[in-house]
Formats: sequence, C-alpha cells, structure tokens
Amino acid sequence: MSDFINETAETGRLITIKKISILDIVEKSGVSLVTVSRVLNNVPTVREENRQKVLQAIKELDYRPNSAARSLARGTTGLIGLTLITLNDTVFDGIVHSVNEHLEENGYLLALSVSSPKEEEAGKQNSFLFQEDRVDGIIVLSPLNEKQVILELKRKKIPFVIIDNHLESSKALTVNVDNYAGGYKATKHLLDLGHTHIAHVSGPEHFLSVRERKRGFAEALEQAGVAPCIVAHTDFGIRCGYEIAMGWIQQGILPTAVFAGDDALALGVMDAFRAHGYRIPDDISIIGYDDQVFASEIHPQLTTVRQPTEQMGKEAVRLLLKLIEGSKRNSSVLLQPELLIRQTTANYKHREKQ
Amino acid sequence: MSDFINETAETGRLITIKKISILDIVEKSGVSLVTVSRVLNNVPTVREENRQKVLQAIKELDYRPNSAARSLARGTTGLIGLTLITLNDTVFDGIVHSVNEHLEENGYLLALSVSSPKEEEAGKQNSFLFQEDRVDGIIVLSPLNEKQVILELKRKKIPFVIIDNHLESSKALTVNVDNYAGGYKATKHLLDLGHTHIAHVSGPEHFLSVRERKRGFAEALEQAGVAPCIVAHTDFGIRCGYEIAMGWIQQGILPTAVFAGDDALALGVMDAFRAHGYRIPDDISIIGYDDQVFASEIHPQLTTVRQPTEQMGKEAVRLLLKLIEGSKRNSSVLLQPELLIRQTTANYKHREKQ
DNA sequence: CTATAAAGTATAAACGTTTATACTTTTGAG
DNA sequence: CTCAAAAGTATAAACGTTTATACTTTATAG
Repeated sequence: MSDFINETAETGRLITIKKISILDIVEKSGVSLVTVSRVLNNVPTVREENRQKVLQAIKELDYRPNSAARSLARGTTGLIGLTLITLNDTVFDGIVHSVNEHLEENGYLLALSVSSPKEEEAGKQNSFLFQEDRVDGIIVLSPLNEKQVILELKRKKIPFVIIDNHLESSKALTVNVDNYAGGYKATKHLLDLGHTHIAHVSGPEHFLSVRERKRGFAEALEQAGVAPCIVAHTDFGIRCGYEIAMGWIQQGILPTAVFAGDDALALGVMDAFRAHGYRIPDDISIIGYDDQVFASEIHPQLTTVRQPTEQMGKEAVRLLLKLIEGSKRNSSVLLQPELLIRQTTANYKHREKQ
Repeated sequence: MSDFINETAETGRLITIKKISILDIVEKSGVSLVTVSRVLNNVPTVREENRQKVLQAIKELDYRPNSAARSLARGTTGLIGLTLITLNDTVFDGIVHSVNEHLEENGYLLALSVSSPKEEEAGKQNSFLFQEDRVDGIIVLSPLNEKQVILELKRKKIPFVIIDNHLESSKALTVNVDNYAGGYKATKHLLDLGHTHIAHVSGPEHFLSVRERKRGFAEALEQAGVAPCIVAHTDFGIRCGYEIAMGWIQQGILPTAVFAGDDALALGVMDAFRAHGYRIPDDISIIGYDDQVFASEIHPQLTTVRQPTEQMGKEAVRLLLKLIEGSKRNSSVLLQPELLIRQTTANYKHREKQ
C-alpha cells in the first residue's frame, strides 16, 4: 500500500491518497485474503454471501487489481502484441478491430506497434515490442521482412501468428485468405459477362498475394480458352492505376474489362478510362480487390473482392492463444474471399469506335 | 528462475528450458546483482569494464528483463492506452503512428483499444482498458461520449489527454487543431480566386470540429461581404456528398465553389457535379478537408486542408507524460492546419449555360 | 604512504498478487 | 447428534525486479 500525491481540482493543494490494494478489500469485507483472491479469479469455492461482500467492497473502494503484481505471480502478461505498417486500410482496420475484440473476450489487452514501411524494410521493425518480455504472444500483420521476423521471434521463443504472409512456404503458423480463389472468382465473373479482352493490373510481384491473385486470373482465363489482354505490375495506389491505364490507351491496348489487384488501382484505372470518354460499366468493366470503404460509395459502386477481416482476426487470436496454452499440432488457416458484384461490371457490349 | 516446457522442432519431444533471470546474468558476468541492475537502468556509476561484462552476458543468454517484475518494483506499467473508434482514416493513421513513435522514444509501449462507434455511443467504450490498472495513462482520440469518458477517467484518477475533443469547454487537457482557422483559410482561398457563390457541406453539427469549420467559413465570407450560397449538414462520406450536391443541382442551386467538411464529402460532390457535365476546376472549384491519401492521387488532385498529425501525436504524448510525472499547470494545445492548394480549385470564370 | 573519493559489494525490504499447504469452521445428510 | 464434505482461514513462499543502507575495495591526489 503505497501513497501517491494528487491535486484537488479546486484548490491545487497537494493531498495524499492511499492506493488501495487487496488488503484494503480484506479489511473492508471482513473475509480472508485468499477468499478475496478467489473472488477476483472466479474460483467457484466461495460462498455467495462472501462473494457479495467482496464485490461490494471492491465497488465501494473502486479497487482495481495491480496488473504488474498479477502478471508477476501468474507468469503471464495478458498482453498480445500486434505489429503492422499502416492502419489506413479497410482490411487492416477490420482485422485490428476483430483482433482487439476477440482478445478482450479472452482477457487480453492489445499492444500495438506500428512501424513505417521504411523502418520495416530496414529490419528495424518492432524492435521495441521484442525487447522486454512484455507480451505473451505476437500477431504479425503482413510483414515485409518476414524471414527476419520469424527468425527473431523463434529465437526469442515468443509465440506468434502471421496474418497475410508473403513467403511461399513459411513454416510459421499463418492465417491467410485464398488469393488464388479471389483472382479466379473475379476473372470468372468477367468471363461470365462475356468479356474476352481482360487486363490485369496489380502491385509488386514480390508480394505472394499479388502472385496468387494473378495465378487465379491466369487459371480462369486458361480454363475458358481466353488469352490475357495484358498483365501489368506497378505499385499499389490510385496514381499507379491511372498511369498504367493511360499507357495502355496510348498504346492502343483496349481491354473491355480490367481486374485490378486492389481497389485503389481500380479507381485509377477508372479515372484514366473516363478521362478518355469511356463510360463504366457500359464501355469497360472494372473489378477491384479489398472492398475499401470508398468502393461502395463511389459512382458507380465498385465491384470488388472482399476479405473476411472479422474471421481473419478471430482465427489469428484463436491460433495464438492455443499456441500460448502450449497446444501442439495447430495448423494454419486459409479463408475464402467473397466476390461483391456491384455496378462497375456489366455484360460485354461491342463498343463503337470513338 | 522458473522452468517452462518447450518442444524441439524436430522431434516434438518435451524438453525443459530454464527461463533466465537477472541472477543468471549475475552468475555469468561475475558482478553483483546491484551492478547488473544498474547497467540495465543506465545508472552511471558502473565501471566500463563491468558494464561490458554485463552486456556480454545479457547478449549471450539473450536475457530480457521481466517486465512484470519491473513494473511492480517501479510502480509503473510503461503502457499508455490509446482509445479510438476507427483506424481507417489518414488523420487517425498519422496520429497513431506519431503517438507510437514518441511513446517508444520515451520507453513506453502503446496499448490500443478500438471500439465500434455503436459501442462507444452506448458508453461501453474501452471498458477493458479502464478495468485493471494496466496503463499509466490514456490518450483518447476523438471521443464520441466525451463527458462520460472524462468523468470515468477522473474518477479512476488515470492521467489522460484528449485529442480532437468535441465539447466546447471540456476541462480536460486536450490537443486540438484550429478548425476555425481551417475553415477560414479554405474559404478565403476560394474568395481570393474570385468566387462569390460558395457552398458549404459538412458533417453532423454535434461535432465541435464541424461547427468550428463552419464558423471559419461564415467569418471569411462576412469579412468579404459575400453571402453564403448554401450550407448543408449531412453525414460524412462520399455518398452523402453526392446526394447533397445532387439535391442542389436539381433545385437549381449552383455554387461556383464548394468547401466540403472532409475529403470524402468533397469526392461525392465532385462525382455529382461531374455527372452533370461540370468540369473541375474549370466549372466549379472544390476544396476538401483532412488530406486523405486519395486526395493527392485522384484526378484532378484535391485541394484540401491538412491537419498536422505528427505534431498532434507528439504533443499528446508530451502532455500526457508531463501529467504522469506529476507536473501541474499544463495547458491544452491548439495547432494550426495547413491549406494544400492542388488542382480542384481555380479562378472563377463565368460559365456558359449548358 | 595516507587520505579520500569513486565504484563496488552484500543484504534486505518492498512492490501486490497468486497459490500451495495445513488447519478450522460451517453445512447438511443420515 | 455425528460425521463427512464443503468452504473457510491463516501462513508463507514465490514471482523478478528496484532501491536503500551500510560496508568494502580500488584508484588517485597529495
């Protein structure tokens, strides 16, 4: 029971306030320390009458157990770290929400470590989270320098799960969405609409997700006996989509449908074609990926592929907690994406030359 | 020194691994426990030779101090909580990055608590973060139920700072951006371009930021002796901007410039006017707010008002840490936004009737 | 060589819980 | 009323640091 100094709001005078501990609850409730501890930890062998006394005392004194003492005694921090690069992304937002929610359900608190892409590529990522033994486990979201992260975490024996990994065959536990299926579904949708000149623009090829989506694209086309119109890799982002599409138009490469590797690219492509008088979806169909917030709000609303972010977070938490419990033989998870058909895709119609 | 069970990767056999503590470092380095502790805490009175021995032992044994024990002994958790509603926002993203960075610089770890707007409005917000004494302080980002949060935090005597508060006169320490100035600057820019039919569309009026931006808008107009063309309140988001602008056009309300309360609204407004054949910025100037990522990527690039997110996070951390240190007489911070002139605003030109 | 300061050491208390052990009281069935 | 089970109690160890105190060694100036 230590004291700390506080200041009354009105006078600014310093007064001393006793920090309350479990002993104060013992005193107030009149039961033993062990009983109080049992109530705190929901141990069943406590008479209801005593439980009430304890709860009452806790309420009256506004007692909150000291987490450090608990952690020390229990050998557990109750903290799970989540490392990521950016937050400004519907998918990440959904995952973080989900992870947060499911962790809280299980009595864990979420520690966040955001690093900039630059730091992460330099391998400096999340050094802080790794330094003390502050967390019971770590969820790594879409790590750029995956190998290094895995090595580090294994060496430190910190339980971890990776969401959206980029390595073909990482031996770590992972939660992924079937990007091949996403690419396949998107492309199949365009084929079903009668398109035969289908282009694909996507992000950098070193992303596994990019390669997988492209594989789905290629596979769907091959099964339909259709040759790809063109495939382009660039950076993610509206601007890149715009530039790529502008390039196509200037070269006379004129797809009737485009499967973009993410919604921002799709938006850029739309911008470019519209700038040349194309109407969407009448003259060209566009399909994105990720279902960013703007996708359903722009005009026309963007057809896209949604990743099940709620499930991703839930599964990652489930896997990690099992790992922490010491469960062996857990296996990685592969979830399915969902095609959202909106207004930027339509049946192929022959377009009159401009 | 306790033991824990681990599994060899190859055999799956259970082996016992000793968890290393400071005592192992004492043994390995041959110096006293106090000296080791001093090295760990950067106390200067340690001979360089001994410091090296200790550091060497720490490295060889891959020792990381137990954070729970540290926290207990120091009476500090080293954790700062950040509560917010959504992450999917350039401004929030910037603030979280900044908060994270500046906390780490000061040896703190960031605990995140995301709640859904629904939860937050129901007052259930962040209950978890408040329950144990898990954090040394809390940064509250744009609280919907601000009064309740403040009351709760004061009652629990948890040091806190609010970023982007919505109450006119909260007695809490806050970090804000001068929304009045933002509205004023944006409107002044349009006036300087020769516009006299300027509309304003913004979010719900119960947001202080919305009212302040509007006040800046009104003040700038009044100083110029210009009457507002129209002022509308709706929800934030592309769709709402689109609908409002559509309504204007149908009613024959035709501003030559629009100041939108955020970038998404601006995008919706642009969509609507473009759908009616308006060219931007030739026929109508549009200005947004926040400088979301897409603002500089769309075509034409959106003129907007940027909030200094890096500074906001930095100031919030600074204030909070001072508060934790026990410093009195800290004062709230008001930062200035910046007008970013890009391609959606241009000199007023008389437009020929369609 | 001595006196003094700097740097080291050992020892122990403190931080606030959890949890094991051993013992005591209460409750309820027979 | 007796006895066993359930529920309680007291006591103490453990968790791994930090930090205060008092003492010892080492380096350095005179």
